[in-house]
Order: sequence, then C-alpha cells, then structure tokens
Amino acid sequence: MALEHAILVSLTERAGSGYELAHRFDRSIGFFWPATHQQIYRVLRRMDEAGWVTHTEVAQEGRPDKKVYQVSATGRDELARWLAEPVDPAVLRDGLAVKIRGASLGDTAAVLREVVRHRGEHAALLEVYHGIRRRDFPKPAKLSGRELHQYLVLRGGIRAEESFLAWCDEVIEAMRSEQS
Amino acid sequence: MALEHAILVSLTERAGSGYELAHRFDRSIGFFWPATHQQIYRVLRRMDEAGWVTHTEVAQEGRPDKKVYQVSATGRDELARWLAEPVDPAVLRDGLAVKIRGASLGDTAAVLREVVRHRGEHAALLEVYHGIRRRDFPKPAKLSGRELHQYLVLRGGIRAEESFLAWCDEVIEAMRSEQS
DNA sequence: AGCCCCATGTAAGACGTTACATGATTGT
DNA sequence: ACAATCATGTAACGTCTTACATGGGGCT
Repeated sequence: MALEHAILVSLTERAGSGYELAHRFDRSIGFFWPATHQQIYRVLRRMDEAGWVTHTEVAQEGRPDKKVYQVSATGRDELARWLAEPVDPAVLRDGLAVKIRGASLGDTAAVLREVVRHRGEHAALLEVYHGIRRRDFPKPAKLSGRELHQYLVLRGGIRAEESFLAWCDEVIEAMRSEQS
Repeated sequence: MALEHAILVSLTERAGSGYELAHRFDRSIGFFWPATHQQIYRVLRRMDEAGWVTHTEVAQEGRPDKKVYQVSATGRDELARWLAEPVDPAVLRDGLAVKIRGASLGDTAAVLREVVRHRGEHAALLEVYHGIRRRDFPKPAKLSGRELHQYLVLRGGIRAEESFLAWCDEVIEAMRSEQS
C-alpha cells in the first residue's frame, strides 16, 4: 500500500533505475520501509502503467541498458494526496521478543546468547546511522525543508536503535543475574 | 515463519481456542507479533496436521462449540528446537517516517498533524503497557523464570513506545519552529 | 430492530519471498 | 578460475489482508 509512495519520495529526490532504487532502499528509506529488488521492479512497472512515473531507456557500454524512472505530474499529485491521508502506526514484528517470552520452555542460555548477538547487530546499525548523521548533517540546528525532514527520520532510526540496545542490555543483565 | 512459535508459546502458557488466541494476540504477544484471527485459524490447522498441537471439541450451551488446542510433546520439541535457532532482527515498517521524509512534497502542515495524532496513539499504548506493568508486575525486582521473561518483553514494549513518543515530540518541535 | 459477542470458517486477491536466468565487466 | 557488480526480469510459492458467511444469545 505504501511501497509506491516510498518509491515516489525516493524518485522525487533523485531519478533512477530499479536497481539503483533497490540499493537506496538497502541503505536509507528501506530502514523504515524494507523492500527487495523484485518488489521494486514489480511496483515500478505498475506505477509506470498507472502513469505515476515515466521511464527513459538508457543504453550503456559494457553494462546492461537501464530504465531511468522519473516521477510524472500524476505521480506528484498522487504523492501529495497520500501525504494528506492518515497512515497506520508503525508495525513492529520482533521474533526476539517471542523467544524471550518463551525462553523458559527451551534452552534459556541459548536465548540469552541470541539477545547478545542482536545487541551487536543493533550497535552496528546505530554506528551506521551515526556515520550518516556526521557525514550528511554536521550542523543539525541549521537545517530546514527536505534536509530537516531527512534528518528527523534519521533521528527516529537512531532513537529506535538506542532503545533496542538499551533493552538488550536490560534483558542480558536480568537474565544473567537470574541464572547465577 | 514464527507465528507458529508465537502460538506455541501462548498455548503453553494456557490452552485455548483459536478465538481466544486471537484475543490474546490483540492484547499481549501480538504487540510484538501481530496476527489476525484468519491467520491464527489457518496456522492452527496446519499445526494440528503436523502434530504440534491437539484439539478437543468442547460443546457449549448458547454458544457455538469450540476447539480447545493444547501443545503436544512434538510441539514442545519443536518450540525448544526453534528457541535455540537464530532469529532475524526485528522488522519495522513505518509509514509515518516515509511521510515525514516526503513532507515538503505535499502539505507539510497535514503531515505535522499526522505526527501529532501518532504521538497520541503511542501515548495511549504506553499507558496500556504501564497499566499491565502495575497490575501484573508490581515488584519487578523479585521476578524470575517465565514471569521475569514476560516482564522483560513488556519492558521492551514500554521502551519502544517511549522512544516513539520522544521522537514524535522532537519532530513536532522541529517542524513547528521551521514553519514559524 | 439493530448491533455486538461468541466461534469458526471460505474465498479471492494482494503482497512478499526465494530461486533461477541472462550476460558482459571488473577485481582477486 | 572464481566471484562480485551492474541491470532486469520470470516463475513458483507462501503469507497476509479483506470481505463475506453462519447462527444463536444478549443488550439497548
């Protein structure tokens, strides 16, 4: 329902091919709206048929040709329409929480090791976010418009990862002192 | 992939019908692993065929008969096996973040109103979590085993909502001072 | 009279995942 | 020689969502 709109936002920032979009999704907008390249190709074609985007075939040397997509006037209208509409609150699907809840029905120590592993992954992602922040937004107080909005979304990612990390620490501590 | 295991955890805590499970998902485990009643009925049947659960038909007066499901020995083994296996990190799908990122391509004020609305929803859910905490875990320091694990998962929910709320506040403040 | 609750289910369609296919180019 | 990158796509399958169906009981 909203992958279309995530693509419209990304394509408005910069035109690009499905392949490029898939990579942007892997390292920015996809942190909040994950999508694989197959989804993106399929949705792009649908959007093209609906007239929300247009494409230009670009021949390349030594590389396969590509289709560079651009948002059309209809697409901009559709995006504006969607932006004014309510969205469902964020959905979280967390297998680790299910495991922690069921920990005593299996190997509690293994679940604890899994929490430690997740802690590492969240710490790594937090570092990625901090890196983007330093590189792209060195002076946050001066931002406005699109840059401010991109920064605010990044702040959401940073907050979410910090909160995950702190939760993992709380779980690790509580489960460790329980076992000893 | 893990709805089965979330159901196994919930059914181990207490046997119940598909209908009852659907309600439990609406107010506890479903905060971390959402599922509708149709999904639950379908998966329960599959689990029954696989021998992970067994069911007993219970005739009722003035109400439709129900099938009360129980976890079998095979189901307990499967749960233990799954608990020792790695899980993917939590997936977040947040339409609000997409909207904030694209805010300047439409009615920025409408997006801001939407952030305010989400702030309210997160505050309400946080209150629900706090209520559960007070009712079910009045003395967290003394918990161990299954109760401790349930409490820790609830703490994750509280932390996630607190972090969302703080993010909404940050976004609201930044977007308001930008507009004026 | 109309609606909600209990309880289970069918059916259709949208959406997402995984594997595979192509084929030149660049790097190890 | 092998793998990765660029670039797009097909095919099969699995999951999820949405709407609808049934039918008694209780509430307003």
